[in-house]
Amino acid sequence: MFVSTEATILHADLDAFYASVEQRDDPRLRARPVIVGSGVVLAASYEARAHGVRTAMSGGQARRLCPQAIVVEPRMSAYTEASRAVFAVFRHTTPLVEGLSIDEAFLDVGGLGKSSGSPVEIAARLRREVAGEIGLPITVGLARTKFLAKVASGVAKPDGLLVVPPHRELGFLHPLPVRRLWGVGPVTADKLATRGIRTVGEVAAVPESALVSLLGRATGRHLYALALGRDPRPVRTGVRRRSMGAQRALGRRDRSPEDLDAIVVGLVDRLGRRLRAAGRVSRTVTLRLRFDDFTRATRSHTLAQATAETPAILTTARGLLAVAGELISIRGLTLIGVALGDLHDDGAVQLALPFGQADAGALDCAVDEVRDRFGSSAITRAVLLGRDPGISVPLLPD
DNA sequence: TCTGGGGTCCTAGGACCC
DNA sequence: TCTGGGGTCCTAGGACCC
Repeated sequence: MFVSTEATILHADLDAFYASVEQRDDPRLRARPVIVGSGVVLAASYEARAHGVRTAMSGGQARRLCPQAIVVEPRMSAYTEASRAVFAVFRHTTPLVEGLSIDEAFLDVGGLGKSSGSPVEIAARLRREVAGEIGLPITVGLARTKFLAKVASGVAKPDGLLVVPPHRELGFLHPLPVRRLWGVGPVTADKLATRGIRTVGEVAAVPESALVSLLGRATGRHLYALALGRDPRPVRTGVRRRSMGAQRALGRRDRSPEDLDAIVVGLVDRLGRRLRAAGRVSRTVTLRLRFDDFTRATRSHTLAQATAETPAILTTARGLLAVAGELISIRGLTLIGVALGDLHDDGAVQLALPFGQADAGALDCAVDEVRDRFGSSAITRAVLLGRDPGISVPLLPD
């Protein structure tokens, strides 16, 4: 395989995405600390982050840290629409776009030809276009590998552009704290710290075998390779999801078995619709539970034959709920979820879906259909058109 | 009053098979 | 018949990401 020796991979990452959309749409919020989500912080503007507010923090804690923050409820449809527009700019830049989430993607701009300009020029233009046409700040990292591009954008945030030239990779990487490595969370960072390893350079200086014995085979090898700047993974388009889940937090209130059953019925009903709309079938049903001490448990069952039929999935999920009954009775249950795994195509996939009466469920389905077939970058067109009653949504790409 | 909701990947052990 | 190696599948848990 051809291995690029040039920096042609962009990691483009919108800054404080939900909060930035709110600031864009309401001038009163600009330059002020904004928190999206009142129960749990879904996003915090950089002004709020300056006070220590972080994503996934409880709303109470966030308000204590930053009492002057303006708290707004999330507007998912606005974020979906903004994401759609940004991804359109991405795809206009290069066809090689790999979406990672609603607000970030890898772009490979190698081989675009001279008229597009150098990768640095392309990256700068991309930032200008997103800022000018969509009104959102976006940070771009540019490097020879996905991993380095991702690290670069993380370092360059917010509203930045950082290029890591191939001859400066290790000089850039090695002084960074290990926590900057994609895939190193609190647990792994702690384990490394017990060996006195705190920087990427210190990871690179340890024998790979030592990392493997400390962190496990895959993580050890992965981390060692990354610390040396090795990452051969190409930018891939059309990555398909491997599982599909729905869950619901229960709060602290006690629930009767009938309550739990009703919740599971609702979750399975939603999942079944999404699965069928995506033209896929699942073989493995997993029941997820979380308890008031934040411990988790799962119970799963694999069917002989994959299905997308709600009754079959529901029967399985109910069986798992019965199996888990003892766990539930002795601990306070705070979350229940159902996940469908081992997804496969369901032979006959429809090419178009009529959404004459678009409701929330139909939109859910449309999103999944497009994501599953054309990659996450194509998601939001169906959502947008689906919101307009009476329009059929063509799901074929342009 | 209600309060995170999605995902990916890896590991380990047991069952089972060749 | 016993032993052992090696592989796949399933289940449960865990780390991590946005």
